[in-house]
Amino acid sequence: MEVRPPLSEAELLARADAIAGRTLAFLATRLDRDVPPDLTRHKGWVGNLVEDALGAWARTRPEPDFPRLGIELKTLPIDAAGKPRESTFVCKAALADVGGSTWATSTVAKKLRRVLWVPVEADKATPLAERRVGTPLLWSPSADQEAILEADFEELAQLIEEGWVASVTAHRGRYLQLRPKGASAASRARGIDEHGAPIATPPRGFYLRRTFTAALLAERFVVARR
DNA sequence: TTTTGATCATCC
DNA sequence: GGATGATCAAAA
Repeated sequence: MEVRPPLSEAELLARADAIAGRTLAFLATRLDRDVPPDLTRHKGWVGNLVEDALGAWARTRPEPDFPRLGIELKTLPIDAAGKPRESTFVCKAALADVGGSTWATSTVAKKLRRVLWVPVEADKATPLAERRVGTPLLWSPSADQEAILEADFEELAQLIEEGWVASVTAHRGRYLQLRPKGASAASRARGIDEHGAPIATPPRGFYLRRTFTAALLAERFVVARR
């Protein structure tokens, strides 16, 4: 079965609500696909399953999953306490030709402008097939959140632009961090050194720390009480 | 236990 | 090779 793209935000949210509480086996059966024994060799399986269950557009393009709606879909693996188990990949970082990059025009800002977070149980003790989808959260950064994301981005982008990418570690950044994002440690991307000369360096990506995504989920309940 | 750095599948 | 989707696993 193939799910057609949702025509509106309301339709997308209705679908996300409809799969809340369902198991991954249920979604897989409906989409006529098998549940792998574990995620070791299928790390993107859950994300792809939820995308297809909600009718996300064709993948492999640097656009939001629902370009017409301007919404990015992210599954969030959560533990028994409902807290994220992992950080969240946002996008690749440009390491060359980065002159004049700004937060406002950055891919990071575009990706995070509007995100549909779909929590998915990820307790190791629960078989993949039995894990359930959680209550979705359509989110946009608050002014305070965006100010910090922007500061993180500007700091990291400036380091890249000035040629210090090779010495930037994942310790930098309050909400956003820069980490390797490649096929292996041997992967290389083009970057620039402190003299502006081309260098080959591991490709990097921007990630959201899990403390940040945990705060987003926690905030939902505060809002819901009002 | 948590976080950083490394890795896996698929598609074009 | 580089984009998408992420989680694994060694280190701290």
